[in-house]
Amino acid sequence: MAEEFNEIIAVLKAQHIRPTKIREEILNLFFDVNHALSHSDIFLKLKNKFDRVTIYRTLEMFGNKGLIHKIVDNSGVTKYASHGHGGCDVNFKHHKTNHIHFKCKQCGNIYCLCSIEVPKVDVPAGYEMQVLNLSAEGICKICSS
Amino acid sequence: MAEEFNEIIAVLKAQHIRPTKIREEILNLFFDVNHALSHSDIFLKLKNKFDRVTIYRTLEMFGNKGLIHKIVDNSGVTKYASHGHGGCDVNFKHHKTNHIHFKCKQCGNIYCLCSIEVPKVDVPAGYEMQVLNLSAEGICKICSS
DNA sequence: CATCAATTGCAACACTGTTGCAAAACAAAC
DNA sequence: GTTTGTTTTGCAACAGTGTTGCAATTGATG
Ligand SMILES: [Mn+2]
Ligand SMILES: [Mn+2]
Ligand SMILES: [Zn+2]
Ligand SMILES: [Zn+2]
Repeated sequence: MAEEFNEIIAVLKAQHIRPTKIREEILNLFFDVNHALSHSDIFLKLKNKFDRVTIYRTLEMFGNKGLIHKIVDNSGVTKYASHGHGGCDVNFKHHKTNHIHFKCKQCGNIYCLCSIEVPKVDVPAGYEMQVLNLSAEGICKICSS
Repeated sequence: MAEEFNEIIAVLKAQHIRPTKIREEILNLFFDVNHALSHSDIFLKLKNKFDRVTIYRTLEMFGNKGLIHKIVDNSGVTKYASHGHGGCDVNFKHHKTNHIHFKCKQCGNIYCLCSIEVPKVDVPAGYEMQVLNLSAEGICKICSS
């Protein structure tokens, strides 16, 4: 619980989300870490307290309200990262624009690298590119030190 | 069946894969298209002829033998693309090196763009990048014409 | 043909994600 | 504070994907 109870509630209210127990606790989990969390991460950390369906619905809602974003890593695992606080490799309050995701091969964590630019890429004639997603793999700051 | 029966068998034998019925038919499907196929694509095209588990095992084996590679798109769907023949946007016989995948928002197909370079990206200090995966989204050559 | 190894199909299972519905919690009005 | 209507939650059920174990089949080899 690194964050103040009241700050969590304030963030929820700012997005017109009713601050219920499960919502406070899930948002608190995101604010406590600087990497992405999977549904099962969250389910385990809140062991037995809430139904898994409610967690799915909460995550979907947080996504719609812009509090978190969904990340599918290249092994197919879905995770979610907070937009505020610890979700980023630097202390940006928001990193809602397109950015690179870094997956550590050692600890498995996914970090949002919002401080580096997404490069431009030209696609072959005939293709019309709208979005470019980048994901890196390697060893994270913590595991390499 | 764009390809010769004998060519399929030759490719299988070259990788020391016994040319059984299901293997010939699956490899033939890959050689017939220039985009990636999902397990269920394959299962449906070979309707009722083979067990789904055998298809999974065949795909895994083709992957290990270097005939196809696995692609997880950013919505979490797993597909497989052939290394030879039509799997690529240009007629490379092999494109086993790292390359960009393009997903068409209209038809849903995934194409391997092996003719364009994967850019270099610098990650923040402390991170050690080993692989960089790129996936583009937009409108494919066919759907935009 | 007999033998042994590889391949296949089937049953069962785990995991992820979704939907419908009824109970509970909550906010607003009386 | 009680009634009323809306949101939220939990539960049951289900679909899709992928994996494993095992027995039956197929195929290669002598
Ligand atoms: Mn991110
Ligand atoms: Mn490819
Ligand atoms: Zn790590
Ligand atoms: Zn298309």
